[in-house]
Amino acid sequence: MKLLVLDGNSIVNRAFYAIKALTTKDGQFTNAIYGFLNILLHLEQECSPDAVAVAFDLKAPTFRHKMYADYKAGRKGMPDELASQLPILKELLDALGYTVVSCEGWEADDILGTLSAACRGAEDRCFLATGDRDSLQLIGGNTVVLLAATRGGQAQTIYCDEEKIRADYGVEPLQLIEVKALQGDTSDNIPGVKGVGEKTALDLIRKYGDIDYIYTHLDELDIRDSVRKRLAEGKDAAYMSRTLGTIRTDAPISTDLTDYAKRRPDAARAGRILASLEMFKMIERFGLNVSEIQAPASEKHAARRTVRLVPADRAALASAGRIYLYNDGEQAWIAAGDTLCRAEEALVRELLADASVEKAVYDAKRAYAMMLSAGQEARNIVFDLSLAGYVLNPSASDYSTERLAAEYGVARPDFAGEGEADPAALCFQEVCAAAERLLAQNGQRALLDQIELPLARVLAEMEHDGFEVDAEGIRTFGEELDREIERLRSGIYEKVGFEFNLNSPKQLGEALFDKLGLPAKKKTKTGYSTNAEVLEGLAIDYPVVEEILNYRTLSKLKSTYCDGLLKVIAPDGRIHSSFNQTETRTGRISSSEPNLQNIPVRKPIGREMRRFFRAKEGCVLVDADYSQIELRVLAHMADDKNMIDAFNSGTDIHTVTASQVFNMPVQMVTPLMRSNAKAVNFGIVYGIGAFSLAKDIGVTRKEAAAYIDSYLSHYSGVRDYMERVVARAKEDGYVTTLFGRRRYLPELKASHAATRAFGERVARNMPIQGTAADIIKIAMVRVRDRLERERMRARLILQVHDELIVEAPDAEREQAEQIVREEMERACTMKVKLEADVHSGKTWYDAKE
DNA sequence: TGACTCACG
DNA sequence: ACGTACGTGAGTCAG
Repeated sequence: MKLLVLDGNSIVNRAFYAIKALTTKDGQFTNAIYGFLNILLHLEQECSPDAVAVAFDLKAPTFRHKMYADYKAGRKGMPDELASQLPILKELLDALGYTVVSCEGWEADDILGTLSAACRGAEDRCFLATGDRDSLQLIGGNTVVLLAATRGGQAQTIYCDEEKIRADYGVEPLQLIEVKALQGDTSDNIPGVKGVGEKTALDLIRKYGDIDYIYTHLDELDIRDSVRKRLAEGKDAAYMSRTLGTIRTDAPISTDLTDYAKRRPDAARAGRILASLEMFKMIERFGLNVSEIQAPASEKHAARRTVRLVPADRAALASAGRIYLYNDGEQAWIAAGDTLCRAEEALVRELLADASVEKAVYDAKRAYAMMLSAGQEARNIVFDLSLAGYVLNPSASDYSTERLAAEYGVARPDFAGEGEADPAALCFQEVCAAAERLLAQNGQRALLDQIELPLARVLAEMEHDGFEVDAEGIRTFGEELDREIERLRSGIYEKVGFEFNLNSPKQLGEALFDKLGLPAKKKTKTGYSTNAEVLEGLAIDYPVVEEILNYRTLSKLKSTYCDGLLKVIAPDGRIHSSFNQTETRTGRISSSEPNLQNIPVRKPIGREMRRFFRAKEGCVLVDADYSQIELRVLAHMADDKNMIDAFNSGTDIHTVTASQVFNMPVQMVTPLMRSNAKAVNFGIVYGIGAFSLAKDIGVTRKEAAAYIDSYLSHYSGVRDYMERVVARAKEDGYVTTLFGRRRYLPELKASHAATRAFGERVARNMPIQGTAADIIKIAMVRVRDRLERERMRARLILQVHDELIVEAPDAEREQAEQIVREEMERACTMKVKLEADVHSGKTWYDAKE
């Protein structure tokens, strides 16, 4: 029989400390459980055992465990975040069919020892999995140890048998007890012999075998007298240490290996626990049958449904009222009532084009895109499960139907028919129904129906239309950059005195701080920090650093923007970025492949890039950006009279803020004061701390604190609001935007103060950033619809968070400018007006200001 | 793959 | 004593 025995406490500790942060959206820590399960799966794969026992200490922290060193020293107990996971883990392991073993008064180690000794049959093999090197003494006979180790952040198991011990230590496994008797182990409270360390202890045992021999022949041993003296003085300690360090093999537990044979999992129970831990992938990885799991949860929905597989019938589907269209990328499935059918693309297109048929789909943007590329138009899409999942919780990383089904506790219906149905397709309809119930419960229907779903079409069109670029111009610019980069590079090498890889922060750090001896300021985990902030601090005293900064700027431009963009220009001469609608936790959209939301603008040389983004022949670009949308949203949400008045006065908000913070009339505000006030305004939106503000504007922390204080006493509505929003978040577990978008904040329940502080900053920031995101999404839909209504050829082609870009025929320029401005400003009526600055030009460069 | 750096709002 | 502003995506190095 092959037996795998895990030292539960040791492994769970490793997992807990190896995985930084993982919680459910309610704040229950799950990192240790998750890590444990990963290790368990990994171990099972490695040794395919017939029986598995997981040993736990009954009353946690006893003296032998290294990880509990803190506890023992009386500093602190096992962190609550870990303790709270143990009962859940044990329950889960039991449900998964593993035997959990504990024994009053005995340690997990002793259980390992006892079970190891129980493997004495010729066919028996015993694998001990632990992170603790103590267990190495148990190796031998049928037993090997799989030592959990962390190498460079990666979990690893090291296979340890007798040969490995001989090779590593030069002694037999059992002799490790003798070594420890001499050496001791501070973290385990094993004293050992004072003055004898690992090296001496190993040497002695290699030569003399055990402490009995050493002490019976102490006077004859060929050792230094100092060592002899220490040994003599430590004799009692050595014998006591040997006792303490010997793992026992006689714990009163069953030694009948068949008692540990793997049992069939209780899929319902295990699945429920895993789902409550939001570990949906684990359900699959443990081979649990999803429909079995959810059967009990779905009892309230009466009898289970049976779905029949039927041939696709256009007429029947068209009269079904609403159809559920699930497309996994290769195969399309259509569910209606209790039927499911496979569908060809032609039928899918026909149904999507049919305005009389209501469609619930998985990914509306993809449906719209598919139709656009076929020269058709999708109509009457009324629901999108991926968007629903995102609206319900934007912090998830996966919105697959399978995962949502598990999260919402949806049962998979029975299936009748030949062959197999895609499980996701089979339960798609029920998952949509569950999501709709949750949306209604949360008051989020409008957010989905009126913002996200209409936006999906707009994004599909933006992706389809793309943005024309001047490839030749980019190439030429890239070549110029290259020449300058080479010039800088050789200049830098010459001044530094040797060559190295300038692109490697590691090599650059070593060159500057080790070899040249520049004063290092900041360190990162892996070495010196060489970021722009650090380098700027050095540039004044060391001119070569200025050149390195220039080199950085130019090589970023060349590789990310010139080379990067040239790679993604489509045959139509345009760049078709992806706009991701379920990516950010605040409700913003993101852009990728390429990211068109971070094209340079702040530095003049980078801004040149924007000359290559141009309107097509006969068109112009209309660029409109919201003025201070986030601060306006804040003024509204906080209902801060002063800030509302400041906006309505028409004076520049940062100048007004400066006059408030520094207590003087606006006429006396200097540019520096304005710029500092601007930084405070930003800081407020981000959740502010005096330290960061001080760093940002180069004043002392105390001064920064005074600015913030002055700010909040003048904008007292903002102060009250910020306090309210955090208190409310702690109560509800989430924050919301004006339009009901939510973000759950499990961080607020963390015991780690820094994590909690982060949660509080997010609580202050997300409603602002998220509301601004909601507003521009509304504006996008309105702009797009108005352009269509007015039968214009102008098209929305890009969004950059608070900025919209429309490509319009020259003749439509003025009308387009007016439409974009009006629709952006009317997107939301608040206590302060929304204002958009609108410009146009042939290129993006010219259209901005 | 993770860390670092840097581009944007 | 620590760690230090919100939200993204991409290129590069190094293990």
